[in-house]
Amino acid sequence: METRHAKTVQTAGFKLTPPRQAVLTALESGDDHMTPAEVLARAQAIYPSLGRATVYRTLELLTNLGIVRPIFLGERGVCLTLAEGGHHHLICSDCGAVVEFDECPVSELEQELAERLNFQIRGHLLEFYGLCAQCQG
Amino acid sequence: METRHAKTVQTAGFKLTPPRQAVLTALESGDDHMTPAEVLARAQAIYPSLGRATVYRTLELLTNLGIVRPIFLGERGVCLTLAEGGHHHLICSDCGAVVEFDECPVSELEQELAERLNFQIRGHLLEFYGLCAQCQG
DNA sequence: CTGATTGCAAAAATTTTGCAAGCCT
DNA sequence: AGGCTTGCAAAATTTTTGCAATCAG
Repeated sequence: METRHAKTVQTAGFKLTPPRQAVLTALESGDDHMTPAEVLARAQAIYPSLGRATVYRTLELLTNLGIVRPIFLGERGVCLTLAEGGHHHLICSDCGAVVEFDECPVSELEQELAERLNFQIRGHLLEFYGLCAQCQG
Repeated sequence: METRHAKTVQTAGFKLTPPRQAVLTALESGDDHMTPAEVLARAQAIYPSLGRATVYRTLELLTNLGIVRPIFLGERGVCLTLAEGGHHHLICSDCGAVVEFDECPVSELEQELAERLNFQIRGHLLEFYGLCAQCQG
């Protein structure tokens, strides 16, 4: 029943199948940073016969459609996140802690780059790396 | 001969061995976005007997020391980049093209976050996702 | 000297592929 | 009906681990 992104899949000419819906729902209901394995687990809770390979294939499809985006999140390795909008992390190089924040000074730059380079921008990721309070000194 | 980062390794109490120097040199001389396999190849050119496992172990060490940083770069998968400073990419969701840009409006935010959350920030990554000129439509 | 570090080879984990069967439109 | 999709199992990759030998400090 996920209208937003499901629509995008269909509009692009792909079939909206139960396995794909399950993956979409899993992504939309999760915490926004799921490893492929977590997506599989979550999606299997919705559609039990779902296979690993289908998850990878669907994630690739969704990535190409710009719905989802793989990022590398400290300690957890490759994770998937919804591509739309912004994602802001502060990551500790030492312990791998991830803190999210809201401020984001990039909208002007986004617009400028979009025009200058003729890119249609859909989302962004801003990450700072360093040492958290505990890991300093 | 690599003074900067080599020093950091030693200061942190780790031995500065030829394999580690080779990996560091490989990273410093590359194009700033190398997969582990590329790092291995480049470092082996410097120190032929270097083993795969040592590269992974060294990359982990350098990551924990905040010298290097793994990121996920469209199409190429996990890549390593020097953590210091900023990295700015515009990535096409469809074809995976990566364009770099220089403008960066985050220094103020960086300072503010550093103070507010007591983080010692060393570098950042700013990526925009979207469709490049060729892939639109 | 001596413990940290390495390379090798094997083990794990992750991701991709081939294909017949099944499902969506 | 027809072709895109799927799940399974196997292959290919990628990353991690165990250990004896070696090396940096």
